[in-house]
Amino acid sequence: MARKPRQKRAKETVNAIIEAGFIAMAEHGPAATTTRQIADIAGVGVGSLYEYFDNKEQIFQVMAERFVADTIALIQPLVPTLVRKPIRDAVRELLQQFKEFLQQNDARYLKCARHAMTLGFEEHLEPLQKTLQELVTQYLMHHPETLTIRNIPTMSYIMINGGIFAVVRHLSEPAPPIDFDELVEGLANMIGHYTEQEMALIERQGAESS
Amino acid sequence: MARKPRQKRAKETVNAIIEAGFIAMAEHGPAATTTRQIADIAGVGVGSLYEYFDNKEQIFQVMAERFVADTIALIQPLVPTLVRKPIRDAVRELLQQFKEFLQQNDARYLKCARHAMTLGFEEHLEPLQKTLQELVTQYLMHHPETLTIRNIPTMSYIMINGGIFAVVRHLSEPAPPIDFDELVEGLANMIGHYTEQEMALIERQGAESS
DNA sequence: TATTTTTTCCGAATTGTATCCGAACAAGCA
DNA sequence: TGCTTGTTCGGATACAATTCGGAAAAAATA
Repeated sequence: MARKPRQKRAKETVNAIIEAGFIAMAEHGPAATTTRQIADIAGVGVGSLYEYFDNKEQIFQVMAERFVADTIALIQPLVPTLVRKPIRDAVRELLQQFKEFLQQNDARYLKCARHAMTLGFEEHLEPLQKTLQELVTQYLMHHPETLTIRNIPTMSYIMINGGIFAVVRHLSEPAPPIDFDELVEGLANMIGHYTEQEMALIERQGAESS
Repeated sequence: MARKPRQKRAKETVNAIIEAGFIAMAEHGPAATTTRQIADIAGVGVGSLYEYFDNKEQIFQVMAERFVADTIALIQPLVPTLVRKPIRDAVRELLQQFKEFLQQNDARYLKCARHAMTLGFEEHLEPLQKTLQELVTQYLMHHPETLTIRNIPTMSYIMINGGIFAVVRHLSEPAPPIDFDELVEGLANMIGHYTEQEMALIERQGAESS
């Protein structure tokens, strides 16, 4: 950011630009959005973009940051509720909420997530991953019997990344081969089965050694 | 493609352009690759790009097609071997091969996969998905006891998409929280556990109803 | 309030990139 | 060889990104 907005008016301008970025991007895709489009939608002159952003790329960066921040803001308050539920219910709940979140405002965020890579999304993804890790940790602490599961970091890595992508990809597909609800159910089952299987294994081992 | 190359010389030109596309893209990322860069690397004039491609975008499209085709060419011959292995071994083998494939040629394909969305990769992904579905189907046929698993389409959707993404993301991360081998092991376990758990369930049901 | 200083906004001018096009060159063919 | 078709090229054109200098608005000062 070339300069920081000091006055309220300027902050509104910055905000309008970011909003306009989402709108333009949702409509034309990232490659085809021009600075003029963004400026027009935001109702500001083209020059104003460069008052607060070094270049077009940086507008996208900030958009990605905001998207991640909003996603985290969605998840954080759900944590206390989720950790008390059975694993399958927790997964279902989380994914349904995430779906609704992505589809707000004409699915603006969904379209953003589709082009996530373009936006250098990856660099900004870390906080979200951390939040989800935290959710997993909290969940495990509320269900002490699950703490015996092996390779928890690896498995949560897989579930988090695989889960995010499977959902985003599904919501992006024009004619998905399966329903969203089936997908959610599948993910819930996958995770549910895994934990159950692991716990059964542990129990068996415990029985052996006793 | 505006025109088809008829002479050998022209085919070489087209090929050089596509190769140059991969090199330029791996070096600068998709947003920052210019037509001049591609032309220079390919050793042709800028004008030549437009003899066989309608625009820069289409070069990327063709690159994506080639990437998918090459991936399929990697997987196809592995199928007969994979279907005879235990599920965990099959997953391990497939992923190790895929990793090596992505890291050929200075990890050119890996960098391509990172920016997959940008390239309109999704549209071209279908054949790959189909191939993997076919692999799953073949596998199931060679292990008839697994055919009783419920929701096979959903679960293979999740495993295929989640698996591809988890691997690509992992290989892209500068400092991944887990080893690649751990990731592979985790995926193998996830899939292994799931099938085992499902089969245990089925068996129990069978016992009940008899 | 009048004046000065700071912040914000703008859009024409500049710069760079994608794309087009017609001349020049090479290949196939009679 | 002369003719036709395919191929290559790089300057010309069009359009998008970015810059810049000054006008307008807001804040600070007196």
